[in-house]
Amino acid sequence: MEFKKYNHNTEEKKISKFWEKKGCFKPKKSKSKRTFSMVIPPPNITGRLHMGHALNNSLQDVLARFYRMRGFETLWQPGTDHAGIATQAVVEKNLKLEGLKKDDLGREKFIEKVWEWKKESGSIIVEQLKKLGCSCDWSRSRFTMDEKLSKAVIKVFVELYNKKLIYKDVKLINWDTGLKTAISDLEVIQKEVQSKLYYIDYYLENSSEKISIATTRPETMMGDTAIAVNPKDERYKHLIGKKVRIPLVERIITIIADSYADPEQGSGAVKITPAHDFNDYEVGKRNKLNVINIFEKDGKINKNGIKDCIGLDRFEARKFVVDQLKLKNYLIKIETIKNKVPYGDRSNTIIEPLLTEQWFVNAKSLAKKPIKIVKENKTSFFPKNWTKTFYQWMNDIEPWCISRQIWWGHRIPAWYDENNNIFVAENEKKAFVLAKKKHKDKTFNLKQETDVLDTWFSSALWPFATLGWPEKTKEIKKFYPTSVLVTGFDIIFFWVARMLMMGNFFQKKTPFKKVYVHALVRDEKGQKMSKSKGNVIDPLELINTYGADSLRFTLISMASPGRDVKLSKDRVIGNRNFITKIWSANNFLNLNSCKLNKKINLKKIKLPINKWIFSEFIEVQEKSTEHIENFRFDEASRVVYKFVWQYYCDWYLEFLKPIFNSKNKVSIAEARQFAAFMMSNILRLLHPFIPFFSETVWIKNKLDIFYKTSLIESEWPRYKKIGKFKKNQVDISKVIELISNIRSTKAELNIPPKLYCDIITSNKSETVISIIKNNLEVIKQVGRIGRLSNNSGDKKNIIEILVLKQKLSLKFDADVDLISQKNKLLDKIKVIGIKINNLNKKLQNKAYLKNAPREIVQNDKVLLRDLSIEENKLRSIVSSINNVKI
RNA sequence: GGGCGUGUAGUUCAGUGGUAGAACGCUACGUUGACAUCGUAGAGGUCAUAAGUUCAAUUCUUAUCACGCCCA
Repeated sequence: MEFKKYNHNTEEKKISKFWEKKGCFKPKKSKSKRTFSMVIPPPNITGRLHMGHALNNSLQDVLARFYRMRGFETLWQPGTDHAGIATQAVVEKNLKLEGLKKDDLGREKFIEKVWEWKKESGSIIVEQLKKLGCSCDWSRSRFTMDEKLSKAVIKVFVELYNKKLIYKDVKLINWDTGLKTAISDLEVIQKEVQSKLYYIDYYLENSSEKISIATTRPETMMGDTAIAVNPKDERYKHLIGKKVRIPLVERIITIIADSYADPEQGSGAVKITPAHDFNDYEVGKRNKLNVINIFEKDGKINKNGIKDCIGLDRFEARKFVVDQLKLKNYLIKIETIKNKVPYGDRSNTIIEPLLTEQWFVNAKSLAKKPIKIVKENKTSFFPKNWTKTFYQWMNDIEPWCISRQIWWGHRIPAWYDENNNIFVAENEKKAFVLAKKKHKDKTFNLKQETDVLDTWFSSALWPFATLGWPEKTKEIKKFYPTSVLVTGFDIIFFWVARMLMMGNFFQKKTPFKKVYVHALVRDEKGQKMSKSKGNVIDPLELINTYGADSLRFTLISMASPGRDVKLSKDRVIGNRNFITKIWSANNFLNLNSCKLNKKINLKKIKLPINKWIFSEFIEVQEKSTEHIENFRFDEASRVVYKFVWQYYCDWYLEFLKPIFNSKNKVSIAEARQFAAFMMSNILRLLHPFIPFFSETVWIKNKLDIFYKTSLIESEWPRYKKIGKFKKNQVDISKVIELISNIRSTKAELNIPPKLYCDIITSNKSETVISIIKNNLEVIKQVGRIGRLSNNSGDKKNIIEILVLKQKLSLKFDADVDLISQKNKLLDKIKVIGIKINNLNKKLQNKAYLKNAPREIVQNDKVLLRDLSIEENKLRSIVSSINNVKI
């Protein structure tokens, strides 16, 4: 009979609709009152599903479905992030196509445009997550720019400001000259590039004596305010305190002593430009140097530069300066070196350290509580070595620059009067009240701050803002702190650390009990996927070709802690094959009328194979439960995979065939029920990994009717071991060993596997005989055995084998290749001989006998005895072959 | 320079102080009434190197080498 193939495309769509329509993703009250909650790492609205998302969300979905099935009231809170800089860039680019700039529209109109764009394209990623099968409560989806979340942001800002944890300051920050905004130091990427190191002579004032310095950025000499040498550097000791003239610039500066100057580097003397280098800035502070900024905000030289450079771009200015230095003999040599240059993560332009006034959060102060929380294990990292990385960053944390000079984002709730007095309040009215208090009867005008907040500022509130804070909602009460946060390590600092700061400060409780940190998805060669390398594998393409379940299972089974996921298409194909295998096994059940239509009474189960498969299942159920609880998704999927393929399909279904072919109606009935029952349990265990497929088969088998529930809402298996079944479990495993042995023997004798053979028993092999007799039909059919007799008749074509430590004779109707058999046996004897030798040595070692645990020694003794017996029997088989005339 | 990690079968990876595992790939055979997106049987490893701890090390410690990531 031909069966329809499993069509993932149509089924996945159907099941998706079914779940959402039924409201399966919404938290369902549980009797046990246990809850499980997670917040999704909100993807950018500009984002499109990539492998990182696919991995991250597949893992979360495993947890959500697992705990839901175990009866926890489960909330997986979804939403998206407004991604200030990225989104603004996209909309600006679109405007450019219409020949417009954002300034042509003005702030309000532009923001309207962004909202329009968001409405059209901002939920693409959400649709993609649904395609992956994510069981988030989509009805609760939040967006960082939502009115409610914005309220939370404003409240947090005002409160932190009033507690002096937010302040304004003039500092050197990372400035993106392309985007014309401050960016976070975390968004600056240090790239190694080929650069030129220029050696330049600075002459002492009124002297022909000179000092050489080396720099990669000669143009910044316009902002030099000192030259530093190391106080211990004998070469320059006499020059400390002397004045030098900056070439071209002609300003007089002093040679200072500062340990920052490294005698080993370059000439040992360095120029100090406090306004344009983070290290120089510190030197400047220590030595009370002037700070001269030479750049405009677009990276062009300002009026502090030399006349001919004013208005030139920083790189044009460099060229000009170098040319002039050459011309006037100040430039003595140029070296090519490798050094690190800061680039903007988004804009890919070189970042300029620039002195500007910005808003800062006192991160140092907010970091104290999270450090304590992690030390006390109230929030714990898995794998736990991330804890160290976390401490390192938290202990060295710098003030967090939160203002951005863009339009799209949460506008800072600060108002200025004409004298630049600052009034921070939740809205203009309240700011006005504050200002009124200060100004009394005098008239004044207020203008709101034009800067917006760093996107991560609002993301930091995600675990409680999405649950309704600052309102006192029942969700906060029930689901905060969340159970676990699942995230990639690349945003531990961006996001995890900041959520811990804000959560602990505003809720007085840590936002999540556990943080599961997963790795990066790389290509099959271990390279990071990137568009420029062209090695990006599109998850959506894989979903369309092989199904979401295949992709999910692959990612999940490869998510070993502390290791990157190297993804290749072959893996996905392999797991698609696994799904097909189950499909075809289920077809076998249908073909044989295996339907579950009455409750299974485990105590009344008779068939040994049923007792066996059930006992094996219990072990898998326990292991996979434990593994998921411990975030060992790889192990969990592995044990289920193995059980389904190698136990259920390879053996159990084969064992069913003789029963179905028999006339024993009672056995057939039990086998049909039980096979279907085990399949239903397999589907449960598989559901968190391959939800679409498992639910499809669940419905196909009418289990939704039988159990009166969909699979997603059904119960996670938690059967108890049945002691009486143990004997059958052991027996069947022996049957398997026997059949495997017969098959191997056939292969070794070069006999076609489909040929039947007889088993000739002798009194010496009691155990084997009793197992054979108890499972005769199964062994006959699956092992291809003709007759069982104790009469060998003629001695032709009889071969002895060693199985279950006993000798057994097989009689064939075909010529057997005894030579090949003998060689195989001799190989085996050789291997056993080595083992015996090693064991003997070990057991003669007195220190071993004295120190090793008794069980281990006992084990070895038993092993040695068994191996010796085995060796003897194998030798006797060999000698009996030798006696046969060939 | 500091920190973290990795090195086990051809490949990708599990794992363990006491007989080395899986998947994929490979080889041979096979279309037997679920499945060729498959079955059966098999080959394949000095567990990076060296020293130490131990009765016993692939596993623990240290060093070295190689590779990767993060921070400066």
